[in-house]
Amino acid sequence: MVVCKYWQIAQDLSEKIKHGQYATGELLPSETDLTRLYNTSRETIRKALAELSVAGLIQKVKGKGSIVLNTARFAFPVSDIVTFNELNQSEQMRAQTKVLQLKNQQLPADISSRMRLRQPPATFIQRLRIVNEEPVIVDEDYILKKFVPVITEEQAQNSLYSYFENDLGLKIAYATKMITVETAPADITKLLKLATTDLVVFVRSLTYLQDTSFFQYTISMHRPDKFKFVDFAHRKKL
Amino acid sequence: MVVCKYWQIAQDLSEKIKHGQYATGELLPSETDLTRLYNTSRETIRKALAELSVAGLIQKVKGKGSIVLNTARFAFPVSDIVTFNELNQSEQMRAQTKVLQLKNQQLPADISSRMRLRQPPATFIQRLRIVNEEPVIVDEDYILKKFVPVITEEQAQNSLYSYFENDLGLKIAYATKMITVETAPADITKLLKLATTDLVVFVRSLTYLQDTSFFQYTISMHRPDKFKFVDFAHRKKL
DNA sequence: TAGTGGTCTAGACCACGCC
DNA sequence: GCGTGGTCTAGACCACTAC
Repeated sequence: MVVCKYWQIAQDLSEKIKHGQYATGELLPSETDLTRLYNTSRETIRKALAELSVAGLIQKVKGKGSIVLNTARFAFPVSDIVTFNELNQSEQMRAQTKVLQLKNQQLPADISSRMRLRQPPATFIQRLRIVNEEPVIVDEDYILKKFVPVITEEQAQNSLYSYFENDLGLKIAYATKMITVETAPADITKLLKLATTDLVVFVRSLTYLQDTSFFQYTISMHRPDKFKFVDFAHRKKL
Repeated sequence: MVVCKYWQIAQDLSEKIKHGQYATGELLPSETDLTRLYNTSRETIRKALAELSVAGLIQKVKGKGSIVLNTARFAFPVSDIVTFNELNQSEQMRAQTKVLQLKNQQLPADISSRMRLRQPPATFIQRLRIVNEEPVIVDEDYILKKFVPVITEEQAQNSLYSYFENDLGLKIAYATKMITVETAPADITKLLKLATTDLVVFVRSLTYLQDTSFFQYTISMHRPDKFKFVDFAHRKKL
C-alpha cells in the first residue's frame, strides 16, 4: 500500500533530484532506461514520473524526455493539506503554539446550514501561532465530536492531525480552501499585534474524511505582512 | 492527442455529474461496469477517474467505489493557470479590460537575476480589469520578445493567451505563483479606487513553456475586498 | 464470499523531436 | 529513421468493504 513500487521509485528519484544527482535542466534517463534501472514495467515507471510531474519536479516533453526543473521555490504552501506542525518540521522555524481556547461550541450557522447539518456537537479550539517570537496566525478549529469525542489541551498544543490519523485512525482525504482578505475582529487584531491596519488574510478550510463525511472547519487568520502562499500549477485545457 | 479516449470519458462523466445524472453522495458505476459502458480497458477507465479525482469531482474508496462529491464551490480559482478572459467566459461577469500601457521595458532586476537572464528584451503591458463597472485588478505583464516579438494593443485588449497558443503556437506548460499582501504604489491604489487602505493582494507568476524556457512574468494586483481564491486539495503523505 | 478499487505486467501502436 | 513520451489493451494478484 504505502510500499508500492511506483511510490518508492518516485521517492527515490525525487531524492536524487533534490540532492543534485540529476541536475536542473538535464534529462532524466528515458522511461525504457528506468524500467531496466528499477527492474519494472514501463507503466509503473510512468506512474512514478507522473507523481514527480504534479509535484513540479520534472516537465515531460514528448519525443524528448523528462526535464528536471529548478525547485527553489517552496516557502509557505497552503495548497495540499499541510498543517502548521508539519510545516514547522520541514521548514526551519522557531515556532510555537499557544492554546487560547478549548471548549464545546457549535459550528458557525452559515457552515452548518451549508453542510446541511443540524447543530452537530463540536469542539472549538483557538490557537495562536508564533514564529520567531512574533504572533503570526490565529487558528480557529471546529471539530465534529462524532469523529473526535475528546481533545485535550496537550493534543491541541501538539499536532492535532497526528492525533487524528495515528491515534484515532481517521483517514483525512481532502479539503476545500478559500482565501480572502477581510477586516478582522478587534480581539484578533490585538492578538496579532496589528497597528496600522485591521485587514487580515482569512484562510477558511472544510476538511473531509475518506468516506466523504465532513469533519472539520478551520478559520486561519494571518497577519497580512507575514502571509505568503506559493503554488505550482500546470496549464489546463478547459 | 486531445481526442484520446480517457479524456473523452472523463469529460463525459464530468458532464453527467454536473448535470446531476450521477447524484452527489452516490456511487459511480464500478470500474468494471464502466469498461463495458465505454467499451474499453480498465486502465483507461482508471485514467479517466483519476482526472475526476484531482478535479475534486469524485472521491475513490477502496472496496467501495467512486463517490460523487458536492461541487458547489468554484468561484475565482488562481490555481491552475486560468486567465482572466477564460474566467470571464466561464463565469457570468460583466467584465472589461482597459490597456493602460504597452511598451518595451526590461524585466524587474530581481526577476532577471533570479532567472539568470541578462536584461532580455521584453514587452511590458499594464491592464486594468473592470468587473461590474468597478476596477478590480491591475495586471502588469513582462513578455520576453524572444518568444513574442510583437504585441498589438488589440491583442492586449483581447486574450493574450489565445494569441500565444492559437496564433503563435506557443506551448504554455506550467507556472509558479506567489500570493502576498503588500502596500501598493500610489498610482495603483488610485487606479483601484482604494480609499481606506493601501494594502493590495499581489499575485506574482512566472510562466514557462513546454521546453521549460521562462516566458512571462506577471504581477497581478487585486483589490483586497474583491480578492477570492478557492482551492481543492488532497491530503498528501509527506 | 463476492465485488470493489489499487497495483503491476508485457506487449502494442502512435505522435513528436532530433539528426 | 531512431528514440522519446502518450495511449491503450487484457490479463493478473492483492487489500479492502459489505454482507
